[in-house]
Amino acid sequence: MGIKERRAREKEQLRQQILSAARELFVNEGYESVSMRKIANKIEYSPTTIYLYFKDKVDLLDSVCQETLLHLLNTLEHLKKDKNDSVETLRKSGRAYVEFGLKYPQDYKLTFVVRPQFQKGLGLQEGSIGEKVFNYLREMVSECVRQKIFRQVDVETTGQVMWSAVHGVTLLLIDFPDFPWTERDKLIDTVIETTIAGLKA
Amino acid sequence: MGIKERRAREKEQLRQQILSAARELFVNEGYESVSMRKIANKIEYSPTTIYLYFKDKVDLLDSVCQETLLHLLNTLEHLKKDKNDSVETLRKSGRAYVEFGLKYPQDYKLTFVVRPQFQKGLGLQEGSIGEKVFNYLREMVSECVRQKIFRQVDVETTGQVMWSAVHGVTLLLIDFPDFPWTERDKLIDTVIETTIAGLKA
DNA sequence: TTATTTAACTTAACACTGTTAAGTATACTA
DNA sequence: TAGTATACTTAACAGTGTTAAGTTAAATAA
Repeated sequence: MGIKERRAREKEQLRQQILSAARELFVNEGYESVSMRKIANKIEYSPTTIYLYFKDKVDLLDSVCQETLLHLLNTLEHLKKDKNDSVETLRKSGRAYVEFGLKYPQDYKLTFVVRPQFQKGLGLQEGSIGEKVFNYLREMVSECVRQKIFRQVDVETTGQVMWSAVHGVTLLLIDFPDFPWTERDKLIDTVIETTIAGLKA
Repeated sequence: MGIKERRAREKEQLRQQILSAARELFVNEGYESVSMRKIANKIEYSPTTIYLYFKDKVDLLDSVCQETLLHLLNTLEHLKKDKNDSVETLRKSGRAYVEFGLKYPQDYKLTFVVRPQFQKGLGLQEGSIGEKVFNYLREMVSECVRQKIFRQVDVETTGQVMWSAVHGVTLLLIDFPDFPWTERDKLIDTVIETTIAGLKA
């Protein structure tokens, strides 16, 4: 009964082909500028074939973003953590988050800016990968609170403050590349350092 | 020679009519979902008339955003400032910024998220209103630095850190309304307070 | 082996999009 | 009164997301 499995494997392969064609086009030309026909051309199938694998264009965007979130989550989880210095670990995590956004700016925007516009409200539901990304950040923060390094006791709020800071600086740097920013690394470090110092104080 | 002036006035009136029809539709239905024909229908002119007043759809978006920035700038500049307490003034400014974003979430996103996607790089050039908004923030920060309340000497970086914080929390609250946020006012206050405390430390 | 069902994919079409070139009608100028 | 400039419209182009119907090839059943 290997035939069915081969067929399933082939189906999964085409799904992946569509997905990576879509990602490449979305990233290079922008979600709105990419048509289903363009994606279809790239993979050399008719446009309607895509609808056999994805409900519609938004579903395609959604799947691309899921991959991005997984990639981000993996990047964060593979960080070398310093058990004895929870603040240093948080610092590294914040840096890694921003750097991920700047390394894949269009993927980051697709996930955290474009998608929310089309999937109102959805995106960070319970059990979702997006939620896991935040959970990671919260755990890093939580350890600092547990060790009584941070004054603030409310872990939720503290995590959300940290997220605001890194999300904010990431998006500003991506969206306004011509603004006379301070040197990048300095700005990012200052944002993270300021937030951490503020939480200690 | 009052005829020419009347005609100019009428032209300006129609321009404003187009602009406010566009804003209303953009805000309620999203930039992408609004067609030139929809706008034209609303003002009861043919679609092509719009092109006599605006170069294209992006130009229309641009003009809508200019108005938003002016509105934001006015809001900030009309704040009651406490000459003797520059930190309190900065606090109020940060709060006002976020509250503006949450009061007009779609206008804020149009200006700070959608527009940069279509006007790559442009948006904060010298002399622009966007630049003036940041200049305002910087001045508030600058006063704190001048009075040696903030440790950090670099006014540019300090201003950008503040902007990152307020921009970040504003966008997160708008884009992920279903996320289990801490109570709104508390989160906003904590973001601003943390940033200020971090800059003092 | 042959007939039938199922799966994968395509063709053609619908109602819509931003934008432009050409046309019209009105108001102003000479 | 004739000519010109201004304001606006009509018609069209090439493209959009999406669906219903049609086709072809492979798997199953007789």
